[in-house]
Amino acid sequence: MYDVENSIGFLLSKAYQRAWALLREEIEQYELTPPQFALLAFLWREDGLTQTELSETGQIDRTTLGGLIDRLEKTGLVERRPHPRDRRAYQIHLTSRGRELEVPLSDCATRTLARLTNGLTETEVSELRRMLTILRGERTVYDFPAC
Amino acid sequence: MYDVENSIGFLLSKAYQRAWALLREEIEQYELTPPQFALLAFLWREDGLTQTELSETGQIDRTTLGGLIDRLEKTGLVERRPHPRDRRAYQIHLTSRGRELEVPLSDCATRTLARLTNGLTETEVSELRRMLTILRGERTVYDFPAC
DNA sequence: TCAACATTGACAGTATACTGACTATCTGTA
DNA sequence: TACAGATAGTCAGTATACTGTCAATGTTGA
Repeated sequence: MYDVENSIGFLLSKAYQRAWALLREEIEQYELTPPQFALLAFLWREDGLTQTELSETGQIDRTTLGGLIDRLEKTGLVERRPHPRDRRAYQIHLTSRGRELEVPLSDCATRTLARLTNGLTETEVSELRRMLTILRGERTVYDFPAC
Repeated sequence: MYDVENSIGFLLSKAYQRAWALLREEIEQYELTPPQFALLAFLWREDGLTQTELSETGQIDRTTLGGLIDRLEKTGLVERRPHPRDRRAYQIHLTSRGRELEVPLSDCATRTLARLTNGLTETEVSELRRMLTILRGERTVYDFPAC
């Protein structure tokens, strides 16, 4: 008989839901959701990419990303600027407020990780990270950087 | 600098998305989604629970579950029957077609697991299962069975 | 018995996530 | 240069997932 309860897929979905809920709790005061936080975190690393580029580096669906940016624009953390050489595209930039949040939000993420992995040792967390990276599969952008 | 790309939360979300996509591919022909499949799998184990009971054993949000059942009812795999002793509640039952799908759908799930964990050894998969179970956290239903 | 409280499921509203279609624009080639 | 095909971003539509609210019904205690 098939045992959903202990299937990797089911456990992944529940572990993910818990991770989401914990992070949501930590960043609630900033009126952000976990995916919005993740997008900000990519922007802290590199600013001014187009939506398509962001969608690739962040492994976020193009249409999903559009909505994320809409909402971050509305809350004033991000802005769309016209691309200087491509009238179809935008460059996505952090506002000063979006940049200021890097330190406090990173702290939230650190606390969340601690709470989430409370039952695991540091070695186990590294192992988990390694295995999840394998499960996650190829990220075509990085696998074929210059093709 | 905060490294989203290698954070457990981000990796969980991407691993989950890949698991979803792979399972979706396998069960597409049955016009099912992964959460619908998971609900069916719980029903194969035990039939006739109320929505609230199912929501607890399956760790599925009550309102989300309502929608899942709506759609499974529409595709004829499940039916709501009035509860004999509680006029507020329904008992959720598999139809014969819902029951017939146990074997073929279980095969789909087995194939999906194989594809998903292609890069891991069997020992690693067990380790992963154990760690995800810890991350997932308490399931109040099972932790406090009779309170 | 009856009033206070709890529970069941539905509904509205919001945010992801993804598909498929579409417009505007860009690029490469004849 | 002109055109065919590719690309950037949006929009409509569907399915989860969750919050808050509500009506109907149960349950419990005075």
